[in-house]
Amino acid sequence: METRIDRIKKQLHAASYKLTPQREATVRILLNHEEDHLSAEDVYLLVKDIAPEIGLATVYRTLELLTELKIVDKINFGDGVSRYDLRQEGAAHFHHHLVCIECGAVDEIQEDLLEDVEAVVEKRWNFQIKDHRLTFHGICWRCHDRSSQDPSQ
Amino acid sequence: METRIDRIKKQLHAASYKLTPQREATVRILLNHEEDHLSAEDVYLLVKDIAPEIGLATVYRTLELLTELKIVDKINFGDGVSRYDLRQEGAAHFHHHLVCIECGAVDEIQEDLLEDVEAVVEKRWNFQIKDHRLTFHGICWRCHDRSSQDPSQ
DNA sequence: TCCTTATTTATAATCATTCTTAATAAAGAA
DNA sequence: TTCTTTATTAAGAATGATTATAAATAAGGA
Repeated sequence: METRIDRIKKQLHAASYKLTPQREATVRILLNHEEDHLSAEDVYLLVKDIAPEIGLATVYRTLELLTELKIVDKINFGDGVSRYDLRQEGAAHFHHHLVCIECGAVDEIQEDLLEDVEAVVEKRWNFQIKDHRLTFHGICWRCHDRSSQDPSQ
Repeated sequence: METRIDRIKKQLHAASYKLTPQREATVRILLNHEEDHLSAEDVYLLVKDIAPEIGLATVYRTLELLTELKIVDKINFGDGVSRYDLRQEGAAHFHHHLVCIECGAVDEIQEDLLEDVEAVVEKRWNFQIKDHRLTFHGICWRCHDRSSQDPSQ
């Protein structure tokens, strides 16, 4: 049976790149940490466990390559660090994020939600949308529950 | 008559900050370059024309202060540089952006457009939204016109 | 096998941003 | 006014993320 790794290998080959052991190790880490929004440094430290000889620059290069091929999404939450998410297979767009300004947690919204808005934008601004990035900042349900239980807040 | 600068001065005083000459010069540059999405370096170079003795660190500090007070919005389009926009007076949210992947132009959408989406998110994810950031990436009307007129594309 | 090209490692370099320290300016008290 | 305190600034050093460089290695094709 064809695995996700196999399909990524094909995508790389189609663009005449190889799935080297370092690249495969990096992809495996991303597969094991979906929804975790890892930074390059995070990925590097995790990859070192399964491929200790890898260099940080290689991780950066691999993440950049995967971003170009739209296998991963490079996101930025405003702290000077880029974060990397595997894009859902077949998804044409970035997914959305909920960033909690209390605890810093980042949750994901996989549903599109923007179809209607995009139709308006394409028509009214005559802009042909290829992708989008949408992040909400606010209070997550966990913090909300905590503060409603704790009268000191 | 009360000017925008006067109102910003009041906002600063209300938070016990002063509108120093350096800060005022920085604000004036932002007022003269609305919709331009200037980087800190851009602002610095422009401010130097009207206040040559200013330092880059002061510009950074001022932009950070104005961001905290929600007088300017700090935005990031994924090119390792933060950009700064004066927020429209009275606006509670970031405005949206259209980034052209052909020519790099950035246009603004001042309308909210997200009210319906936010209602869904607040309810379904039990997330109390305080702000949002929405950017569309695609082909702007200028590039679209260009390529339809130019058969070589 | 040789030859060519892609990739990696290790380290140096770069670039945006923040920090540090001493100097300066402003504001309030006496 | 003068003294005192605090806020702010300039200049440059430091930091931290990311990218470039150069030499070494690996892979693939002829």
